[in-house]
Amino acid sequence: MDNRDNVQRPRVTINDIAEATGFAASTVSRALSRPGRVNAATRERIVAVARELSYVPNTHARALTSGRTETVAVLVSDVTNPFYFGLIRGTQHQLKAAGYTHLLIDTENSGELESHTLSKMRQSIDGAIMATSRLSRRLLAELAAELPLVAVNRMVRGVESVVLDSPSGVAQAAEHLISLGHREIVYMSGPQNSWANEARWRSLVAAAARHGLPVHRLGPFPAGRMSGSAAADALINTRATACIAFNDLLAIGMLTRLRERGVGVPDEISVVGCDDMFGADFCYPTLTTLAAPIEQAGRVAVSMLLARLHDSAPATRQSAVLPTHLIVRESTGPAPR
Amino acid sequence: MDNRDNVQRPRVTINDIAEATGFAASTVSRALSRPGRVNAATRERIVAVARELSYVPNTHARALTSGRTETVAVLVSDVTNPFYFGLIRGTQHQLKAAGYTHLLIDTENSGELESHTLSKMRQSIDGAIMATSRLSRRLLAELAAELPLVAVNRMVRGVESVVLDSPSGVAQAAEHLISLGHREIVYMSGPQNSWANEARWRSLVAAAARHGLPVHRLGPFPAGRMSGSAAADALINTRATACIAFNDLLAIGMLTRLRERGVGVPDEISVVGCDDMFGADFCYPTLTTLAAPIEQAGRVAVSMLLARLHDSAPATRQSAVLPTHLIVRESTGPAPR
DNA sequence: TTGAAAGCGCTAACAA
DNA sequence: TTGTTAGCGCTTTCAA
Repeated sequence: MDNRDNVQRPRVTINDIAEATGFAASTVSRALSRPGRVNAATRERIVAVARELSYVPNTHARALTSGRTETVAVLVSDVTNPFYFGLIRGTQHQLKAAGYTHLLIDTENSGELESHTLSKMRQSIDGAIMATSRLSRRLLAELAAELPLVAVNRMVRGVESVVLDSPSGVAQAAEHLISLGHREIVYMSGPQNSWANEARWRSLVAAAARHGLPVHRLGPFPAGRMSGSAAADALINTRATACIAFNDLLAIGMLTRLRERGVGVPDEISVVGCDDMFGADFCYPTLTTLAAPIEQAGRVAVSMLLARLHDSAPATRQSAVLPTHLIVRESTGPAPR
Repeated sequence: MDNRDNVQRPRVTINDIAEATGFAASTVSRALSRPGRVNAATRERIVAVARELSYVPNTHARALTSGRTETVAVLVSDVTNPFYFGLIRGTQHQLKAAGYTHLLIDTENSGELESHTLSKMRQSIDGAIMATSRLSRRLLAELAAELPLVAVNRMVRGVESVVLDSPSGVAQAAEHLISLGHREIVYMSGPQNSWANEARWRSLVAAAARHGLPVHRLGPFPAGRMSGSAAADALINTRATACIAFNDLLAIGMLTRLRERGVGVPDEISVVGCDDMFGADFCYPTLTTLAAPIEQAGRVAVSMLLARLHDSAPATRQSAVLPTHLIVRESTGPAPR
């Protein structure tokens, strides 16, 4: 007995179509999933009947025999972090266009959950796109050896990846601040295990060095708006007139705190964020930030992954680097004299 | 030949465990998925060996025979709408706690996509939670008859649902504005086919009527920050000193435009939003808004759905109503004289 | 180009 | 309590 009150209509299978058309089930299967290997007329007939009976292929049966699921997992550390908006949209569109199912997974900032989920899901997905992985280099490479994987915002040897050209972006931000007369620039550091954080810091050091300026870093601060208070307080305690924050979330948190403490932005301190996430254009003051084509990154990652899944050629292990650019808004201004 | 270079380790199946323990495959199956119906010692042995071989059950094979997938779909009209953050978190946690997989689906504001996706997914999910459905009453009820379904933020007869008590919340907002001396309050309407929009409008009318005040509505405006400009311009054109916007997205868009046009908030116009979404506390000025326990709504929805899936009793077709409350921030103030 | 038949990994009768 | 057996719906050899 079915314990739900839902109408469980008898599902249409290829056998029903086989019966209705007089062809064998195997022919129906071929006609539906491998149209090239069947007589055109036969295929048309079968497809027509399939539609008529509103046949829906059983993905489980298909996956069981073929191993393919037409599903790609997209792992992000926190679905509700606006930074991922663009990535989610990009992967979503590109996957849908290719007829794939988008399985969005929230790894809750845990590297362990990443690999655990992925191995549990192994048979349910054809591949995965991993954003901002918290995994160690070694573990990530191991994972990539077990299933088709593309990393976003993380570069590891042996793993295909799409990264944003933070170095050039951070350099732009530094030039911008320097051109405004700032001489003491501080980097508000994000989580220590963040690859992007290290990349940003290093390029800031390099950019400042080119101008003969020293830079310091404060933190690390957990990536989140909450950390903004501590970050702002720490910053006020220095002689710096400008800072570049690991990301917009942190920067916005700082703006709130600076306002609370009566420190004028940009009159006393200039703040630059990273990511141009949702909210950067309506916080107060609006945030100068480093924008990256994250939606495009999602699309590129999907393309790379699908190429990998479809091509007979071995993966090329390449990585794509996408350009970033600075968006100047109200939170930066001339250095106070 | 495998065309990927990934190591396809031979997957461990229950047959391997059967062989290793000497039990029949069916016993292994029972021990693993129905522990009560097997000798304790047997179970222990089997579980131990399963772990040793790092066995992972094949979800497709399981779904194929049993029809159960331990997966629940959560449909939202737009994953990147901050309003859903709490809902996503709530459902995520509750589902994970119950050992279910969370399949997050973006329906891109299309009712058609909702039902289409759901019927395609029918065999891949045990049930669904549908937020803010765009479907007609009839279609939603039909869908609910076909699979276990809980609607959030939408009330339809014959469909279990979790809704937020907007009426009481909007009344609070109205009282707040009236107590500040506002006499001309306008409702900035959201999409016409939105159930919540109608509910909010009706309760505002009722609340105002209790004070003998008339209210007008402007719009409808598409729910999005972009619509804020048109909404703000329309509002300025009236004699209203206060407005309640369909949601925070719209309200924040309005704030931006009002600032552009040099209209003081709250000095000249007070603005109230709905939802207390991400950003409402850092926009400028910070937004007075109606907060709803949306995360709790997600948890409750999952509980209702799981009860439905597990219990032998027929669904009770009940609906839960969660309280809302007003959060007063900077965007509301005394009416100008 | 098409059909027959085997079997993917698991669950669920039924029997013992 | 456990084993035997028969599929779930599909894909994929292998033959015709």
